[in-house]
Amino acid sequence: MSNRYYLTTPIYYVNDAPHIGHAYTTLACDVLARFKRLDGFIVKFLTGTDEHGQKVEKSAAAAGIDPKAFTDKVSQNFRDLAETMNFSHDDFVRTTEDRHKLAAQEIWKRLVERGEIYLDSYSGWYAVRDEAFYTEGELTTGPDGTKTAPSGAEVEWVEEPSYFFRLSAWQDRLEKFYEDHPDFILPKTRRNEVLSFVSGGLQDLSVSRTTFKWGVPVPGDDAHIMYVWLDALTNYITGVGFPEIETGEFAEFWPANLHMVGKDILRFHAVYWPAFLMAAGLEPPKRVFAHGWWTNEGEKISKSLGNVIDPLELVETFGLDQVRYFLLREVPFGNDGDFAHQAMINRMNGELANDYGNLAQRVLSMTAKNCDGAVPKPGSFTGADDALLNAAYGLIDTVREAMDVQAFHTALEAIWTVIRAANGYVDAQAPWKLAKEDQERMATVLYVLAETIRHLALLTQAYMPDASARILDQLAVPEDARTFEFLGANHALEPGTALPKPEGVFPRYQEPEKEA
RNA sequence: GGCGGAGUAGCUCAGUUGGUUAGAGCAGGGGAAUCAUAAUCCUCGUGUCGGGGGUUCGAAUCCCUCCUCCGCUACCA
Repeated sequence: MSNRYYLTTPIYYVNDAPHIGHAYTTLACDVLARFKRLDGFIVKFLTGTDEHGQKVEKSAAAAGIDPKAFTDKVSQNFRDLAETMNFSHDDFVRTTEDRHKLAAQEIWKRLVERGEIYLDSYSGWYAVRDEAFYTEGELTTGPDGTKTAPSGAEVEWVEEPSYFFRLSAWQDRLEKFYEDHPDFILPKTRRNEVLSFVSGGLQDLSVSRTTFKWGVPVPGDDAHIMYVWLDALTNYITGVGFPEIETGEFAEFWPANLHMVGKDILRFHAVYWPAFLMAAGLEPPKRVFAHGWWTNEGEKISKSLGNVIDPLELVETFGLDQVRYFLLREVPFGNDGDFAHQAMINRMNGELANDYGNLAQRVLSMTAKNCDGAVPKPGSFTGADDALLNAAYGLIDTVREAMDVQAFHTALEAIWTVIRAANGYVDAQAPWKLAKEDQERMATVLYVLAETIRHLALLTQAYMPDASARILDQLAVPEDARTFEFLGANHALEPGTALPKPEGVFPRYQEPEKEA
């Protein structure tokens, strides 16, 4: 099943409003999913929402509705975001769905059967105000002996019965797994962190709670609900039909090729999750990629600062494909990045409107005017012609290699190298001059350019589906001839094919007039 | 404190089996062209490759040391 590709986003916690971070993670997956589909893979692209937990329970109570009705409502925000961003997920898992409860309870049973889970009691310093536990080292002890959390909240020692997962027993096997799969965690620097963490020793993990009800009941012990990550992480196998593993999607798609996550939740995916899976007798995923965070004009983003970036607003201001392009172009994927208004405009105008859009526009306009609005008929190719065409033909290898390690920015750089070369070729060949002096040569030049642009547009489809489709429309490339098997000279544009009237695809951004 | 990563042109970065004059994009200066979304193309850098020391015929690239910045150092989704 080597032509299957299964990738996932984290499931997003419904208590949060969708922000640029959510959009970014899913966008990266979407581009990869689209790329793999174009490249001949049968893709399963999963996203979803995490709808359990105490905070949700409380938020629902505060809103005066039951938790299910509450999550139905807020979960919709994430589906709306996906719609707006043109995300192409194949499935959307909600942890409140029956299929997920079934999967979560089944993995639990497997773990119990294998002796990986035991009942004990969980104790620790708990701050009621923060709804969080703190470790001894995080606390400050006052003169009267009272302990306080870093937030200043008073903490108390609490104990409750809890089931534990024997994570401590998995250190060696995890280390072996990392060693055998050096690309399991990317980027490399994140891998180092995980290795360092694991080599420091692992403690057993509390995997159930009794203090609230909104979650998946522990099989055979309704007093407990499954806690946090065991519930949430299991969504990745819910999505492929677990517990049915012999047939169907699980057999077809598991282990997942990629879990895309933000760097803050790497540990859960790179340590706990493979341990859970191996302990349950299932294969761990092939890769976890931890990407970075965005800042806003150099400032850390936080609710309290009020500088949260709303992806819907960005799309409204700059356009969907422009935003998709910027997010994956501005930053080496994996690094933190800064969203700056001016940087967005520079990319949008400089690279999309000027470099790419204008290349298509100038070529298509000349073709429309000088070639009867049809694909020109080329003569024999010169060295310059072949050089440009070969650059376009060779692009897929570079891009594919980059995509396979989630180097989205590298792929775009490679594509833009050819775009710049194409603009240089236009100036060097000066087809507007040839129009008066040598119509045949002009036809060849415009043909070479059209064919180059066809390749560029095919390759940018994953990033900018709508804009790329419009360029391909203008080249009269049939919709069923837009996958990567149509790259190359064998599927070159047919001379004489009628072309529609060209129109701009990437408008320049104009600052709105400021009121005096 | 421990472990790890980073410090290369004004900005963002590329550059490891050590080897000719260290690269790209953007910004800035100059020029060309006028097909095109006033878009494009060409051209211009005396950069201590963080400092110091060492290995080597030769180091941004290896070793030592120092400085600065950042990440991780468990149960928060």
